[in-house]
Amino acid sequence: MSLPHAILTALLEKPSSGLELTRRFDRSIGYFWSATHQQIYRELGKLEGDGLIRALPAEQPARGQKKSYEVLPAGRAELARWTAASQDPKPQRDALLLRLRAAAVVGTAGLESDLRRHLELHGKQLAEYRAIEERDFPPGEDTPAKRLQHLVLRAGIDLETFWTQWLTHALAECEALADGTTA
Amino acid sequence: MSLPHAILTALLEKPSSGLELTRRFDRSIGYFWSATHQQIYRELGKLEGDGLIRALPAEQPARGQKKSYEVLPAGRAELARWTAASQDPKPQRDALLLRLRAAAVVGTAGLESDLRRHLELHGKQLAEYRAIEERDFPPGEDTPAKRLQHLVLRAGIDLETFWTQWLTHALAECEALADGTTA
DNA sequence: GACCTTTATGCAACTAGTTGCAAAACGTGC
DNA sequence: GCACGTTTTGCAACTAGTTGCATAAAGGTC
Repeated sequence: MSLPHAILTALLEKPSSGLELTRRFDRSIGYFWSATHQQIYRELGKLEGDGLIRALPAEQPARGQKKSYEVLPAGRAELARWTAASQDPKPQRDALLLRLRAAAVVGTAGLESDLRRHLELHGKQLAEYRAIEERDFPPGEDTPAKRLQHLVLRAGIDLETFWTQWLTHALAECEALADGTTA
Repeated sequence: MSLPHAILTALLEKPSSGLELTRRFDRSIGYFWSATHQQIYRELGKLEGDGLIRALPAEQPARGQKKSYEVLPAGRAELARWTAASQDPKPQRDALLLRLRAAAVVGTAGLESDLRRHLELHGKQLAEYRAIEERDFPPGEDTPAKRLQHLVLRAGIDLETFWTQWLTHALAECEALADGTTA
């Protein structure tokens, strides 16, 4: 139940239309809370109905017409409440680990190429994060907001680093097993 | 769409009833693919309907009566197919990172105590994983299946290690910011 | 043998997220 | 002025996961 709060955060950073939000979700916020445009439009409607955001007056509120939103004081209050509230971590779900566990029973045949693909994807993501870090977080400058944003980015970088290392290790293991089988 | 495959894996490791599966999901497999008993019962019904598993003959198939399942050849084949198939990683969703990003806009007030709680939870999980590693993976013994299972466990250990370190870092940052505010 | 708790199974309603498609306005070339 | 693609918004149907509750048998207890 965090999509509305992801949207509130994004709108506080900068008032936007549905499509602009979608684009921004594809970059920054979506890295750890992805959402499709349909989810976003639906949620914008709800948030407006609840009086947490409002559409900026833009003359013709017609379909296919750009409509920008800004956060109302009630929305900011709700976001602050949610941020401070205690929340249990969501139960984990990772299909790749599950597949490896299944492979322990039915064999690793065919798994390797997908491990390699995932390794490449995580490597790309890592490179992207590092580029963002260099661009947006030069040493020296640090407001409180910057420090927190950097902290979030570091989590992304460290997680991707973990995955690339782990996948490299997993690939080596699979190859060793496959060699043993065919030898 | 991986729950059926998680169940097939668990049943291949050992034929079980719905409740036994639920218990095992709370321990091993559930660490990276959690499921409630309702999900499991529903899925067992579907898998049986699809001819991938079958109920072991147990006389009275009444309600409130233990009913165990085993995997049929078609089920094993489906699991092997799924394991080898290429799959895109699921988009990430992490509420804690989102909250930190929100805190960059609305302030960190109240966040600290929950960070501390999460740190404690991850520490506990890490200790549990390490205990499993000591118990189930003594050095020396290694069949192919064991090596793969160990690899999965290592992922869990390294991830929890990452989170405890990152949370420690995040807490320090929050405290520094709070001190700066009140000073 | 009436009552309570535990074990085991399951239905139904709800919430969140995904997929596929459509429709209104706008721009551009002709 | 209209045919055609693009941008922007949105509905509807579907899939997956969660929550709350119901039911049946088994076993203890007084």
